[in-house]
Amino acid sequence: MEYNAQNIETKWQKYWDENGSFEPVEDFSLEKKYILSMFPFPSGRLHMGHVRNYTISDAFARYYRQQKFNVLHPIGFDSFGMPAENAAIKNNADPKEWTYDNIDYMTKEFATLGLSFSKERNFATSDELYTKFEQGFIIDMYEKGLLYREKGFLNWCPHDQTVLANEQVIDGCCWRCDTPIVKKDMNQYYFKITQYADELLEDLKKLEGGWPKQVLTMQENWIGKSNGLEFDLYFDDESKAKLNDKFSKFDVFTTRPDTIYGVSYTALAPEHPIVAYMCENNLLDSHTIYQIDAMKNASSIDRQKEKSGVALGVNVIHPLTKKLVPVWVANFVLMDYGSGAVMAVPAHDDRDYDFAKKYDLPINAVIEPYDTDLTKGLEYLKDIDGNLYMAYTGVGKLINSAEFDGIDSNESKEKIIELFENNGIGKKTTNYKLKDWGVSRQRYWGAPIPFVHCESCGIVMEKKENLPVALPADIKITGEGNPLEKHPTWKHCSCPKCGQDAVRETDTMDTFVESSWYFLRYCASKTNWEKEAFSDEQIKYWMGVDHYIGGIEHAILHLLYARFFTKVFRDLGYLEFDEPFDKLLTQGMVLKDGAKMSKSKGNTVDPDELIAKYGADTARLFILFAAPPTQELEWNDSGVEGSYRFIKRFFDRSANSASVDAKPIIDHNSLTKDEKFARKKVYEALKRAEEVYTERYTFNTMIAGVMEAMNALNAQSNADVWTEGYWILTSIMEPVIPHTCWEISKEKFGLKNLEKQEIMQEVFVEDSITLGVSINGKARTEIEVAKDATKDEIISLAKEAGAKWIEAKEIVKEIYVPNKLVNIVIKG
RNA sequence: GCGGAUGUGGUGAAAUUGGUAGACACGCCAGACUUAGGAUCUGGUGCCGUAAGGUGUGAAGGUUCAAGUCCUUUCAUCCGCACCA
Repeated sequence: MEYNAQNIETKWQKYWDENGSFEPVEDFSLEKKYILSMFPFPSGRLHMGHVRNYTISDAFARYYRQQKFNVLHPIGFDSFGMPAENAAIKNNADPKEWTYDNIDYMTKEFATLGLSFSKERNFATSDELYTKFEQGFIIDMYEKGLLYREKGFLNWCPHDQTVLANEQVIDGCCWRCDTPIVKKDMNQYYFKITQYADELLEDLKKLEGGWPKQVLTMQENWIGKSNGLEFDLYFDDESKAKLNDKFSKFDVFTTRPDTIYGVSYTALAPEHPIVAYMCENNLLDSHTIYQIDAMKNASSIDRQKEKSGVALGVNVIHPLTKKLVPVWVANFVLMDYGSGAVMAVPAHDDRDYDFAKKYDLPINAVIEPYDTDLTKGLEYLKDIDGNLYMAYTGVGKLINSAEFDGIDSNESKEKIIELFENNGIGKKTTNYKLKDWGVSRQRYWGAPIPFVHCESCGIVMEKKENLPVALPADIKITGEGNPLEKHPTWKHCSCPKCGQDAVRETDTMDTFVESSWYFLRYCASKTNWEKEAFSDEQIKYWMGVDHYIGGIEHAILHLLYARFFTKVFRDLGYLEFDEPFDKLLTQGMVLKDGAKMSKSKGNTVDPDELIAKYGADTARLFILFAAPPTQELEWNDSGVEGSYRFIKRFFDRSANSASVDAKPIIDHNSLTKDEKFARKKVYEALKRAEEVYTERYTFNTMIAGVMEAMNALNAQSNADVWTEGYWILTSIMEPVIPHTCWEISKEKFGLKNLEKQEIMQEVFVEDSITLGVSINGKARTEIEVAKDATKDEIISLAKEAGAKWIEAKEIVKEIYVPNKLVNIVIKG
């Protein structure tokens, strides 16, 4: 019987399909595992990154099925989004057709890979049923005050013609098309994710151990919590008059209250309302206004190049010293963090320092470093003229700080905050970098926001019984403007509240909304699929996800949003837990010739071609064998060949196994050395497999273990040992190369071995042990000793074996590590 | 700049608590079978050396009977964030 990948694979794929082999059952008394891989965008074809992702989750799913768990291993498509629309523009096609054609094609690709997905629970997020439930949740969130509409300076991508969330702006450019973003003033809906900032941060602790450290750190940094002091700075009378008494103060936030006595100027963001007022009312000369405009209009990249600013000619009063402090506009002050205004302490902050140097502003030192080498305080930071040449940002002892002189700078923070609070001039505050999540997109191919604008009632929610608010089919996608806005009839409706003529919201939602709850939808079954998004019982049983597998690129966006939605759903009473994903496995990239596979580099490998040439099992084996899943995977064509050869050998040598319907019983003591060794290797492989699935996820070592066992089996000829070996090895390998293993298992064992295997401890018991012998820690030789040999016997044997190196030298120490080695320490 | 990770043969990588470094593969070399082989099988393969032996996990120190593994310093590469006050 020759190995023929195509025949075997199509045969079993058909069998699995016809038997519904991978459908979970709705019996909540069973032990469950929820294995999830991040669902794909239906871009057209699978790439190797997908194949890696789904091969990993499939291995988990198949393993746990063998262990008799009720396994949910679903797949679907994240099918809304701009690429569909862009493709439609390019090919003059319909985004819906394009999307669903791709889904059909990719679904076939999944099947040819032998992936054990549930079919019944498959869906695409662009399905109207999904939109219907999602819009229901959106209405609930609006009612809870978690969704609001506000005008703001937004990130606008001129290429995609839409706004983007902060998380979707990478280095000042659009995350999809790399076009530099510009700021645009427009209305937009926001999710109040900031309300959950602290919980999102705190609950990261619950994920420690289950999630990669790197992802936790990235989320922590993104949330960006910082504690400090917030206080008002008041204008002096002269400045107030200059401002037509429109403003008397502005507030600032600082994490360094310990440096408060070193404030020598303050700076406002160019977008700050006071600056805007001064520009609009000609309180500044035209050149100054021109400079401010230039700062505002600079791209975020240009703005970071060099610090620049301009004095406003007004002053505020220092809250403690009562001295006058000049107010500047500075391009490095960001309007959307804190209050868009800062106190500047050039002596102890790098940015403030650079700015002060450039504009020759005073630099007042108020912290003296503790460094013992520095007898002269800040002297080492000074040049010949006695001027500081860099800021000192470390800790130290306060100087020039009135009653706080001599106090440790860290300790003084609390004391100074207290002083502000006691005098009612400031308060302790926490700031976050995280901002509310803007979800409006001015595009067609997304879920409509189910709101109606009524002249008399304002924003009104669509009635739930009228959901979904579906997209119109008769649409022209031109790439210019919002197609929903331009549609002749779609937006016109009557107000759900008063019945008057009204207009629908034409913005659609960010597609990250759909992926924020899709894992909950999979919990629903046929019984209630149409009726509701999911039931309490179903969620309670299946969630949380036991293993979530996907790319690190979602470390912030998707994973943060999904965590947010989970907490919101909890507060809406839909579920009772805080975190959706118990264990997260982030797979590494697939590389070729040292670079990420990409069409532009021309270094891609097409999964379809690979499967056509070698079969899915070869692709799966290579992917799991070449590197541990979290590491980058370097593609290697001859490595693929090697995997193919192994499968062929594995298949051919199954001829050595008898056809049985139970594992043979073997009298271990009657076996030869080689036979015993082969059995040991087989059970070692089994042991390792258990560890791999539960702790280590290093499938490469599991497969290496099976290869070792194969090599050992091949070195002996006992038919029972072969049969037992295959009984176990096909079970271990089934999650990796399922088609081949089902074929062998069917032929030899009537599929009875594809289940949990018991480890026979007897094979690990040996009558003699091999020990290493080291002299002075250097491995020299080895000895074979009886398993019950005493320490003295062993050491004298070791000395005998190592006599050549010991010779006449003095033995200083003898170390015996049971089952490992003997180390003889000699002198001279 | 801040944060995280990774450095082991020609290559991908093993080494679970400090205990015989390089498992398992790829590649390469030799042999067998073959009309033929880019098939299959057998053996070899870190480096230097004919050998005995020496040497070896980015570099330099340290702890230890013993270090890829622990500690200190340092270099390189990759990733994430980046004027966040």
